[in-house]
Amino acid sequence: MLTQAAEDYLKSIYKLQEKGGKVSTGILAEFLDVKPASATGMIKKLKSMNLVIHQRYQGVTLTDAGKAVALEIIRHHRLLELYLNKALGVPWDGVHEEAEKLEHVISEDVEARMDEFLGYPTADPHGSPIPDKNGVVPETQFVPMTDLQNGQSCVVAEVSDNDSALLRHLGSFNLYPGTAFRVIEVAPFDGPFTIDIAGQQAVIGREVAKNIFVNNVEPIDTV
Amino acid sequence: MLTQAAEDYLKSIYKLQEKGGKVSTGILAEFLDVKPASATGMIKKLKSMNLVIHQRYQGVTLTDAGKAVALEIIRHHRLLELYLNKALGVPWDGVHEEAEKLEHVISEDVEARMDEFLGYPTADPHGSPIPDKNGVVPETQFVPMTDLQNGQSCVVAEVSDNDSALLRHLGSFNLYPGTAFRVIEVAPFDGPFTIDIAGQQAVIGREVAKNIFVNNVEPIDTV
DNA sequence: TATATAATTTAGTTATGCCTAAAATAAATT
DNA sequence: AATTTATTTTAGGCATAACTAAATTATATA
Repeated sequence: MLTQAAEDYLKSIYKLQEKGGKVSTGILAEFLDVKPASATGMIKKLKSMNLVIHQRYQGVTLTDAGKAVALEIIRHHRLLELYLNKALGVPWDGVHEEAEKLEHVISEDVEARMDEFLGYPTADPHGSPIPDKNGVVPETQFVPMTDLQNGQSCVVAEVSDNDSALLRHLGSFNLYPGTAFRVIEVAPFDGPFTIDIAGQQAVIGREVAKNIFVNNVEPIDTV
Repeated sequence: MLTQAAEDYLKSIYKLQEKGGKVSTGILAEFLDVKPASATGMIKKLKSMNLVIHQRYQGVTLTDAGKAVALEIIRHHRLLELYLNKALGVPWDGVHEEAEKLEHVISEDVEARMDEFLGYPTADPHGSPIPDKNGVVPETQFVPMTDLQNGQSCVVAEVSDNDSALLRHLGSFNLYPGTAFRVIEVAPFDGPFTIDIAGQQAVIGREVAKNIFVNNVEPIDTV
């Protein structure tokens, strides 16, 4: 049986290697808010369990076994987020924190029952894909909102789930996954986005926009 | 914040002091399957947090604060058992084990939402009373099945929840809380009970009967 | 290529938490 | 009063997981 800390390391390595292959000790340590030496220590432990591949000074990657564990935890987390929201009405800015504790504790049986209750969903309340029980992650091709230009319309696909204040802010504009909006203006010099959401205007700063990913992007004017 | 072990000690002290006032170190250690010295150590820690009252060689009792913690954990446990059973269909012989892990982890918010979903229930799937959010335990006056005599009819009120094999056995006779039955015969010399459950006969041994508590007991013949 | 800088690892330390065996002490029993 | 039983203290073990400081290795720069 793995400790909670070990599971968190595996989950983090998975997320980091998604965007950049091998994960350096420093990046991993920063992500987990520990010192690099601490990360080295856990990497050694995970390596001894054949959950990661590691060569000194060359970064870590997950083995198939390590990846399976990581995806299992991520699946727990995202199913829990959706379940808490749909079945118990926990608001979307609160599910992350709750799931963070529960993900390490629920049984495979409860996981399967939540999955069935939810109708075998493929995305959590923030739009993140839910791996299936075999660890297969639904394909997604989302575009960063910061890539949008004047006049383009699109649909919110995914938002970062780790900052509940940000989520409340987005909720106040109805910017949930599935919500359509159109870019009215992108202010120059990396300025904010003015957008139209079902007739309501909203101004979204760069830093906020970086946490929003969209799909179904359609140009309105040819730029 | 309390550790899981500390919470388990408080829960155990509560349960033991229900039937016998002060709890001796030895009884507590045996209940938790640790050595007496370990129990002494944890008692000292709990005492330093003003959660228990303890005089050397005289046993422990909970303070009001300690009792509040114990009841909170017990409330979590029993609400979870009922929730897992009703909302997710987890069979009654599996809910205890699952709740044992979750009880230490769920938030007050989730507790309240489960409570509301379940309609503010007063008993878990095994018939154990669920303390309300203020720590008030519903009154129960259950009779041990071993007190029954020939011809008496009654209704199952509560069964021990810590042995899932036993629960499956009881389930095979439909002996759930709420199920009525009548004693056909009590074999002499502390022998087994033959009972009638909705027309079906079943033989229940002494050791099993010790784990069953009933109410609505009505004599059929005057013995 | 030499040197400076950055990243990583090693080694040793600290802290927590919970456990145990053995010895000492207190209480109960004969 | 002596003995048995129960409890507590003492001293120490083990696991986890973090940290600092120093040494090592890799990479960038002059």
